[in-house]
Formats: sequence, structure tokens, C-alpha cells
Amino acid sequence: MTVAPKRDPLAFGSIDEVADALRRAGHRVTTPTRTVLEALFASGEPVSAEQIADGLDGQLPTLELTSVYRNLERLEQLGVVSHVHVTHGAGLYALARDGDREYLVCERCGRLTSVEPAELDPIRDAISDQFGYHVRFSHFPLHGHCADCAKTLEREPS
Amino acid sequence: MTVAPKRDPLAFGSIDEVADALRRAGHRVTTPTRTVLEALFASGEPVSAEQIADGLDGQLPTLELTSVYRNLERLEQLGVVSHVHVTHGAGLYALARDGDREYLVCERCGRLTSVEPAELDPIRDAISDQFGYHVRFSHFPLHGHCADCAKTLEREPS
DNA sequence: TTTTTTGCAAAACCTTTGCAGTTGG
DNA sequence: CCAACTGCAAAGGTTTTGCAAAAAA
Repeated sequence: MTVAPKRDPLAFGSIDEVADALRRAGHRVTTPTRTVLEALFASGEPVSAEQIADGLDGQLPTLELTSVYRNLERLEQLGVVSHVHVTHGAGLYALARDGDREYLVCERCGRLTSVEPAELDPIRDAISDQFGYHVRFSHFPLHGHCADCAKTLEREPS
Repeated sequence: MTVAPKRDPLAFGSIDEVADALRRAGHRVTTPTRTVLEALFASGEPVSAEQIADGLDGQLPTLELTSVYRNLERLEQLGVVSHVHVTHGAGLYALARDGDREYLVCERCGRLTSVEPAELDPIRDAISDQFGYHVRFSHFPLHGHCADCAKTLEREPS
């Protein structure tokens, strides 16, 4: 029911910069911590805790899932990481560097489209004017059908 | 990854009408089936499977949680029921009668605001024009901060 | 009577927690 | 050295599944 706090996200350009920030905040930087960060820096798109624990399919050392969750939690508190909920299924984690990314999700094919937050500003404003809500699409993205699936569904309904 | 099919939702104005539709579709109408429907007809807002199993706090007979889920699934396939995901936590179920209701959710206080689908048409259209996505807010609602919480957070950030 | 549904138990899935032992600073 | 973290096991919350017994049509 609460929203992740934010630091200056542009400050974290490398694993070592994050490591310094962690230590400054009284945390310790362990091997699992570094591996989680390597996974996040290596992966272009949001990944599940399980994918990280699996070393992104063997590219990195495997980790205890518990330890992945605990590291992600710490990193999220620091403002380095954020997670997003895509349909049902596990949450997906990504670096929060360039500000919160916002997403569109296709409920039919699973496609995840990342958009610049600014592109959604007019929509946020319209909702704010109409309902008073300040919405964001970074934690619970917009869900629907992508253009391809919408076209398919016109032909073959249901 | 699929979206619930739709029948004419206005056809279901009473438990008996739903019961007839169930039987026409080859299903059977049991005591748990009727109690689930009573709960849905009685409750003004979306409720969790557990609330239904608890008889809406004693107003109705209690049910096996398993049976509630199985009945909700059948009813959802029939187009009588739909469920919505509100922040983390259990899904909430409601009658789908007047078409899919769409929602705004406050991630801070949990408030669930139901809106007329037509009110969101301009927003849907804007997103469709800009990204090609056909979004809906009935399954995964808009999440953010309600006016009150937004005001509070301006004063006391974090 | 036949087929669906129930009831109960168990499992699946994602995430969190407890605790003794290890390790970073 | 000591607080923080790991590893492993266990539990928590939500939803699904298996199967014998009960009940609807």
C-alpha cells in the first residue's frame, strides 16, 4: 500500500557506485549482492527473482532465491531497483536508473512495452483532472491487448 | 494471458436467471453455487473468494474455499462474474452485469473507485492512438494515489 | 443412473521469516 | 570483533489439483 521511495536514480551507473551507496547506508556488499546487480545491469528487460537466482540461464552464478529477494528488497529501498507486476505471475525487477520506466502489457501474448514516462503525461493529466487520482504505470502497468493481438481478436473473437 | 469471454451481461438479473444459464451450458446448480451467487448479488463491491467462503462475515452460510474458487471460475467463463486485481493481495470478484466495471485504486489507502467505462473512453482512445494498445481497466485497474493521499504526500513526502 | 460437483487433503506458486553459522567492514 | 548477510528450512497467502463420496439432472 506504500510506494517506493526515490533517490537520484542517475547516480547509479555501475555496480561499484551502487556498492558505495549500499555501504554508505550501512549495508554490506556480498557476493550475492554483486551477482544480483550484475544480473540487473546485464539484462535489458525486467526479470523475475527466479531468473536472477538461476544466473540468467547460466550466464552468472546461481543464487539462493531467498537471498535474491532480500537483496532486491534492499536495493528497492535504496531506490536502485523497482519492480513491476505483469499480469498474473511473478514480479519483475529492473534497475530504476533513468527514473521509473512505465509499461504497457498485452494480456494475450505477454508482450511488455516500455515507454518514456513523459509520453504518458497527457494521460496522467487527463486522469488527474477527471478523477483526482495521480496514477503511475511503473508498478502496475497498463494492461490490454497489443495492436497485433487486437487485430487477431477482431478476426477470431473470444 | 487470455481475456474472459463475454455474453450479454444484462441477461443476468437474478440468481435464477444465472442458474438457468448454467444449466443450459451443461453445468449443475448446487447449494454452494447458489450461495456464491447470493454473496455476489448481496455485496455492493468486489469481494475476495475468502470473504465469500466466510459467508460475508456470517450473513450467509460458509463454504469451502475450493468450492468458491471453482464456482467463480465457472461463472467467470459464463460471463456472469469478473475479477479484478487490486494492489498485492487476493483477487476481488463481482457480478459483471452492467458490463465490465473499471476501477481506480489508491496504492496508499486501498481505496477502490469504480467508474463508468464510458468515462475512460477518451483515455483508452488516446492510448490506442499513441501506442496501438487496446487497454482496459477492469482486470488490472489504474493504480496510483487518490486525491486525499496525494495531498497528504505533498505535505509529508515518502 | 450418469456425470458433475463437492469436501478434504495436498500441492503449486510466489514471497517472507527464523535462526544458526558465515562474512564483510 | 560484531553487526549484517547467507543458506537452508519452514511457513504464509493465494490459487489449483486429485480423488473418493455426494448430489443434481
